Amino acid sequence: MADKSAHKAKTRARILDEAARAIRAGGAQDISVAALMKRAGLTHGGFYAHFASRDDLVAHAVGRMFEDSAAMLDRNLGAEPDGAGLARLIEYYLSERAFERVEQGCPLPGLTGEAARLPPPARARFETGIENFRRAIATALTAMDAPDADRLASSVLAEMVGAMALARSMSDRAAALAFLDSSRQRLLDRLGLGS
Amino acid sequence: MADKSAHKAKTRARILDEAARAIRAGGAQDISVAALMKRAGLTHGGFYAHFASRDDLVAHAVGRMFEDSAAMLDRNLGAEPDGAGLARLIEYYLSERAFERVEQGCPLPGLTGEAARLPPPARARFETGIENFRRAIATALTAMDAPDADRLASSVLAEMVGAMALARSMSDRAAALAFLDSSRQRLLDRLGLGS
DNA sequence: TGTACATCAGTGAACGCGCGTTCACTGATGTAC
DNA sequence: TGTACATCAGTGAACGCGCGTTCACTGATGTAC
Repeated sequence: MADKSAHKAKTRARILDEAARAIRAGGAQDISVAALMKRAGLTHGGFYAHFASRDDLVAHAVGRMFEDSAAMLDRNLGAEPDGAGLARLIEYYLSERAFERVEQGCPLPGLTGEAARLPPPARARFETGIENFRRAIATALTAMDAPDADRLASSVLAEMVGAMALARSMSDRAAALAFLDSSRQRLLDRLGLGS
Repeated sequence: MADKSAHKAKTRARILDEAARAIRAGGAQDISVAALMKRAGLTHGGFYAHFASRDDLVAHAVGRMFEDSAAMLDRNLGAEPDGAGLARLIEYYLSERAFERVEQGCPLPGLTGEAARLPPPARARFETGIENFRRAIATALTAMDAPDADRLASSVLAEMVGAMALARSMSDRAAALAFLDSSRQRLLDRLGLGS
């Protein structure tokens, strides 16, 4: 029994992994139950032993993506104190590596456009994700004694997400990377974190 | 004959209008030929007298949206010289009015996420649209004698688009407007255009 | 001016397809005695 | 320890539905004589 339910939990996690991957790559509207189950090595009928519906899966997958994001924030902001952590976050977020890792990175650049049309439970998780991200930046800014940290955090988040979203929509790779670089430079500069 | 082809052009424009509206509201993937034709007061079969395929329509609709955007840029940047025009653009772009007009506004905040998956002709128009927008800002910045105008323009565009994209994904209207306000303020401030 | 004909924008039924979901089932695994 | 039974994760056929696209057609309009 213990083995059986552990096995089931693993299968569920595998489906969720594939879903998060597929949603980051192609949006929540584009995933199909059958394609997902096939990628997880199963047939589509078994899906409903794990999730109540497609919408239920989307909600859990969005939640999972933001757990990954929270870990990414911790890894960067927590590694060094105050400004150094924030600089590290900005540099990572707008890096070539992050640009390439569409399937594993932050869901904000790819999903803002369809956020308003997400099934309600998924949308709620999305909003929590945005707020956590904004708050993490605000905390770092407060620790740096930046004035008006809360509003500044919004502005910084907007530029980070906007830069990645626009860069990812360009087919000319060099132009995309230059675009990221401009924002990286300007952000570090305006926060007094320039090298 | 002249009357007939004028009538056809009008019908085509009506379909294109509805398509642009629907794509801005719900993304390019979400539009359906049948729903669109119904909204244009026609039956779905007639669609192929006007467009070669759904993809062809999407490409033309995206092109149309960026024509609207170009007009919006002209209206704001052209109205006043240099910095005043740019301030006007930023204030308009991040205004409550622009926030509400999802179906008529700039396609960038809503479409960046699916840009990479757009049918190639549509994507090409999308990229031209980004580049025109960026260049318009760069020109204004150059006229203001801002250093490194090209890179700064990228950064400004990223923050504008990111702020609107994130604001539109929030269900709490007050939070969304506050978010826009933060970026509006910070942008004017960092460009030396603060009131 | 009046009539016969050609054009063609728009109609609506039909197509094949992939979707989300349901359901009767199978067969491996874990439990009871 | 060995056997009979219960559980339940996963299977695969089937469903109703909306999609993009095709096509034979209709009927209003513009042209030729």
